[in-house]
Amino acid sequence: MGTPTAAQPTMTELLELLAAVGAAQGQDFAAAAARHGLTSMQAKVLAQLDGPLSMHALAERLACDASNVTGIVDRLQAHGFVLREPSPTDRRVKNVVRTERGRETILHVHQEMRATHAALDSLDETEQAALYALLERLRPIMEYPADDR
Amino acid sequence: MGTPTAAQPTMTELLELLAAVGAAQGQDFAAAAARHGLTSMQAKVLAQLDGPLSMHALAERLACDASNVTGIVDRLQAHGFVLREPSPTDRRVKNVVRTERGRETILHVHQEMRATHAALDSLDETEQAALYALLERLRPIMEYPADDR
DNA sequence: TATTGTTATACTCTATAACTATA
DNA sequence: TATAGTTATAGAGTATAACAATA
Repeated sequence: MGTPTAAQPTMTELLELLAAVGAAQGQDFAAAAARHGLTSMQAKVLAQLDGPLSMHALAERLACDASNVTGIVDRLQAHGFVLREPSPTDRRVKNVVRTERGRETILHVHQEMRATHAALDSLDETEQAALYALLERLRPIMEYPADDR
Repeated sequence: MGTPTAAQPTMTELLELLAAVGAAQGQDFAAAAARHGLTSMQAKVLAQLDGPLSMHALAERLACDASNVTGIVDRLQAHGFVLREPSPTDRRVKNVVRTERGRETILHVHQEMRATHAALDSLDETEQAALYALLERLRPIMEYPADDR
């Protein structure tokens, strides 16, 4: 056999490892956000705001109730990270947009995820491409866990 | 070239995909926990309790302050999922242990992570082994994001 | 002196329900 | 009638600081 064969992992082992890596990545993100005075949730909002999003669209992206978004955006706005703009086409809608400060801050947060960058940098290009291809297969299947809710 | 070559992903694309899969897995876990009346954090505690753990050891595993663990364990204990036992060797220490109900419940939660199971099941054995090997490489590097804290 | 667990405090995130203004 | 956003409420997680019991 050409390639050294690793022991076949059990489903449980795979689940645990995926959870461990996911948790570590989440902590890395939260720590980077905290250095900029942001909670994890506030930083996630900034990360979603590549373009303007209504409060409801934001709630959908964050997978939480719309009533929560009011408070989270309130706090971001109070510190100058985002603005609320009235929609020109629907007077009920408010579009949330990043300020320049918000844009720069979330960029720094992502850049400062040192543990995650170090881990991914430890893979060579072939391994990175393989990991990407595998995760890309999982994403569409995992993206809709919500039978109930 | 023998194998079809995927486009080389950028570091940003890899980061975003890893975050998306991690978030989806976390939501799948939280939804399964909620079906059993547990919050995500409470279920994480049950998952850690393969054996007895002191309150401080539990805090370390959960990457949160020890003062939080008091309340989380209080609520688990009030619903019969865990017990506090005095340590025989150090009278300051309380060891937290799962009850039979706690053991069965966290087992069900893990079994009911349908989206995650479906995603991993969609990979054949070779792909599962490859994913496991790659994640195993990342874990030790990501596990210690806490320069600061 | 240091450590373990708890309490008090203040803040954030969370869902639910009810409200308003628009559509 | 339905939708967008907000408010009020109650519960849960979070860190900080202070404390009693024990090491």
